[in-house]
Amino acid sequence: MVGIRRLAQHLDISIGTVSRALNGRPDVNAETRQRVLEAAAELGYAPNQAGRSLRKGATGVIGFMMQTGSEITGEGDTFFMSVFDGIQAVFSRHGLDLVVLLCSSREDPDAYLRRTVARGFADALIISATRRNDPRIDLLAERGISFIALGRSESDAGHPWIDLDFESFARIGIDRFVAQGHRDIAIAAPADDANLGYIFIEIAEKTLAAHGLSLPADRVLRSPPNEAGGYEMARKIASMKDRPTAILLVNETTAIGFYRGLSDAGLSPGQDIAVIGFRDSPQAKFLSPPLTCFRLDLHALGEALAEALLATMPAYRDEYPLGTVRRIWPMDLVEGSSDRLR
Amino acid sequence: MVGIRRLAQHLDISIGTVSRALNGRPDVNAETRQRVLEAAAELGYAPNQAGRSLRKGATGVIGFMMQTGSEITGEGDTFFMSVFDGIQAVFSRHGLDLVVLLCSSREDPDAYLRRTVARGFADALIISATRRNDPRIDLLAERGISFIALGRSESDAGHPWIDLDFESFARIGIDRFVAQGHRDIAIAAPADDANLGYIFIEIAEKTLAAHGLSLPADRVLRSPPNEAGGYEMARKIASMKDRPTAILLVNETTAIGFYRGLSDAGLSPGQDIAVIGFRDSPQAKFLSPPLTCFRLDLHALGEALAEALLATMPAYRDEYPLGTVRRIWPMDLVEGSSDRLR
DNA sequence: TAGGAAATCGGAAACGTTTACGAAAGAAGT
DNA sequence: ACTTCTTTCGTAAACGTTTCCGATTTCCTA
Repeated sequence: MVGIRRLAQHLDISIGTVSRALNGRPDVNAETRQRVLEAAAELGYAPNQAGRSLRKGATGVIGFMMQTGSEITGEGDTFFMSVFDGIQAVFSRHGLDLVVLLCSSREDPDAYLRRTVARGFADALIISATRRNDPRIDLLAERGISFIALGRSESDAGHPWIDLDFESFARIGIDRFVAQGHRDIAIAAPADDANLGYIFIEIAEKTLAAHGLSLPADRVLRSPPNEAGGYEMARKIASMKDRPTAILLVNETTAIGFYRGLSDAGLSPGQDIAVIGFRDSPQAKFLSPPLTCFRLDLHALGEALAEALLATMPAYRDEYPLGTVRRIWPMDLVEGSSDRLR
Repeated sequence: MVGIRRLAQHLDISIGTVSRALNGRPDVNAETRQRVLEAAAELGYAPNQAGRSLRKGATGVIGFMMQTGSEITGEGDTFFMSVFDGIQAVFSRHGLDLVVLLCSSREDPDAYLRRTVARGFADALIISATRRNDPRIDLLAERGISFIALGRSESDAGHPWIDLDFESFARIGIDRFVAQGHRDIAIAAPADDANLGYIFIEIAEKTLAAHGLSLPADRVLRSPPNEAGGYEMARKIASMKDRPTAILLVNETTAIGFYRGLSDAGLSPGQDIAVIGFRDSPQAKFLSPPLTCFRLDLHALGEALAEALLATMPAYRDEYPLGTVRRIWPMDLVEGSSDRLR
């Protein structure tokens, strides 16, 4: 491995000058800089990460924490990849790299984060799948690490977050159902400990109440946020004596299983029960009848996350002079035919 | 941030002794070690990653390289997460961490790898989505970086790799078709530059030839490895004058779109055309009629990858005294009804 | 021509850790 | 009592980089 020392002695100048030349410092002769750059390319020099970050106290790496097994599995494949792509579009302009920090399903997420933070592996973090009370938020705030959460939480450290617009989801969905005469509306939320499930139930309850409707306990279904969960829910609904006439599904991949579960029970979405789903995921696009659901710009969401995170990092504060971002990310209705009974 | 220096002066011993105590070196008094461990826990000390890896020349991090937008999108959500989980099960026993290195869809993968390797970010790498000729393999071999490839390649650096058993896939699939009297069999492979597509076509051709059948160019369909690609293929087949009577789909998510495309064209899988798909992904489980496809143990695949990688790392050579692994990963048939015409 | 400002560079310290080496002290053997 | 071995620990160098500081040279101005 060729280091800055070898590069310097190859050029017969000091390592200090080489470093300044490579880092674009002003106090170096233009011709010298040119020579350094050429020699660096020729010898295949690249600065050693450990040495650099030891000296600078920063790594140039931003971590996105996920748990293996849970998240991508639940929320659907393209969701996070689209977000990642948006994040990178912003970070790459600043020479920052995004890596995914994988917490094993066998390790406690809080312990994993503590370990990772203490090692100084990343300069800043993005956490997702926020829980109702999320110790990760307190930990990060306490240690003074820059971070942003994808998802709201009861834990409040004055930190930035962006969450999806479940209010609009519930309001638009329920309004449509009510407008078509539905009075017995069910909702389905994930059964994990993510905050998403809890707040969606609360929002749906409020929205129904505004229409003079209630949300009995047996109209709140919870399942793992995947296809199998949707299937089970459909079977459960099909076996009810008095079925709800409409249902709002907050997980994106559950819709696939839900359709199949209904079909296996001899029922059809859009015929025996009105259905509105969450996201127009690639899989959902191929459901029949077309699922009424919501579209959201995940690439832009990633960009917004990245920019809001940069705004909290001291090194970039002059470029992103915003305050602490707390933002609800909008989504648009995609009309299918699953929500109007024939 | 509390470093080893503060910890040492708090205990009034030298930093050398602290380091040895923490790293389990034998030449430190048992009582002293106990005191160090307690003080470290109390003060919340964790070794600085940069300092440690600068000195040791190793980071304790293994990178899995992916490209945003392409891979998880194409191959289906749970595929990689299951593999990751298996990898971690092995790595965590050795104190190694797995991170996903995300190469932006706007950056050249080879350039990204060169950059990442030169920085010394990870001790070893796992690459996937290998291309027919993959400069990454030559680069890694040349630099002497330990790595393993998920997927075979024409580029051969005597490196370890594990690939899926497309031979069995083609043989079993085509045997079943032929046994049912099919003579006009089509195959579908991904249209990206991954090696997978090329080798699958070759294998299918050979297998068909063994039955005295040929594989005309118009029976080789290529599409993006996602739902939309499957949909397009189905529409294309439906519009053919002389349709193939059976098709083998090598991408897992294409089956979803393929079913829908057939249906939109008034055709049915397992009725108008026999279909065998690739993997029993969670989404595929909810197709109707049930897709005949293959099951593979992805968790075990991840474990095998991790162990084969460790065997190439000098630091672990005594624990994993294997040779260079070149392995075909088996898969089992899952009988559905999509492959037998009614 | 003297003086100061500007440009350019070398020297050296510092980041936090690990580890080779040697020193001190006590135990054990002769 | 002298040597030798063992245990335990402190000292210091080293990993590769960045950056502060000062030295040297060049350039401009009065």
